[in-house]
Amino acid sequence: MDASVTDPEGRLRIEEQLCFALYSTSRAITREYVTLLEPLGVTYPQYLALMVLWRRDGLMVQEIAASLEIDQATATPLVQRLEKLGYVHRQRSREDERKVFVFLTERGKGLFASALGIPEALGCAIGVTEEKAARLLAELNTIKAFIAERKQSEDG
Amino acid sequence: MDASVTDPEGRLRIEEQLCFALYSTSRAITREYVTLLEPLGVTYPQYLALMVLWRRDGLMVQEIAASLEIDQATATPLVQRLEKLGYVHRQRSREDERKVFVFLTERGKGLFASALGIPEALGCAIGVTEEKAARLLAELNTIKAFIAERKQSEDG
DNA sequence: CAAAATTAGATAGTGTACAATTTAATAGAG
DNA sequence: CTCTATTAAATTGTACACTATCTAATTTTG
Repeated sequence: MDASVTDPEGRLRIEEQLCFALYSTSRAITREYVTLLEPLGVTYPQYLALMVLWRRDGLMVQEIAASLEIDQATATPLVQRLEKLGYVHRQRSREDERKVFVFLTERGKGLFASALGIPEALGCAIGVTEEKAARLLAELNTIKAFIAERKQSEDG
Repeated sequence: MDASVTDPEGRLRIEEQLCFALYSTSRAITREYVTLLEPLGVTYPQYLALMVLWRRDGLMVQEIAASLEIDQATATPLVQRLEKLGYVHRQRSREDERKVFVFLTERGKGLFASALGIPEALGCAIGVTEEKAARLLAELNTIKAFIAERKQSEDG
């Protein structure tokens, strides 16, 4: 019953793995967003969807999913919750009734003003300067691009 | 019904935000793990829990949660699933019956050998050299430490 | 020692995530 | 024009993740 050790040399240390750092940091930041997004009454993924719609309204659910890099099966209920909150409304296309366009309501557009301060507030909350953020952003995008390219060459 | 634009200057661009890069990269990597973890039959968070137990067996649920930086209410069902898979068993402490110790089964210990190759395989899958990984790891840990410190000073 | 506070784990409810399946509509091939 | 393949969305099922709440056990305090 005593604590035996399968990995005495510590060949698999959770705290030394980049993936775990990414995974746990991402969640830590999402927790920081909770406070900042309270005034808007939305979650972090919902905030991301709004950000995309503020830039271009009337997107299909599929386009929102692609922008957020989430599955369409995740985007559908996410958009439905935004609709229930009164921030968007969904409108099925008349030309192609499979398509559902998502439009911001006036309330949804009105949230933009309150959201403008969030990036800076979050920068403070996580202690990252703009310069450092830009560098990290570039490195992460390199990783994502590598994964995407690799997937492409596997499929093709 | 036409696409009006609330954010014409692009003051909130999802693709320029570090947080989104972290969030989406983390998920992209978790997707890469699916293939690598298939032989073990576990998910990424379950693999993290195993990694912690291989280093030190007989941990409390709370200690596993702390190591994974997840909530205890998330750790309970995660450990229960590992138990259902036959990789761990739970044993309530006799001295303090609130505590539940989690022990690896022989099968759970046996997975270690198959797991040893995973970090390198994942390094290849995401195209990150060890040197770059170490640098990124340090930067992410700095962010986490900043958030934790800030939380401490708020509470205290 | 008894009441209050704390701690450990479990449970309920909401919201992602994603694979797999279903349904509906469109486009293409014969 | 019909059959087939493809596409878009919804649905189903499993697994996190976290807040809030609950129960039980222990520790602290008066």
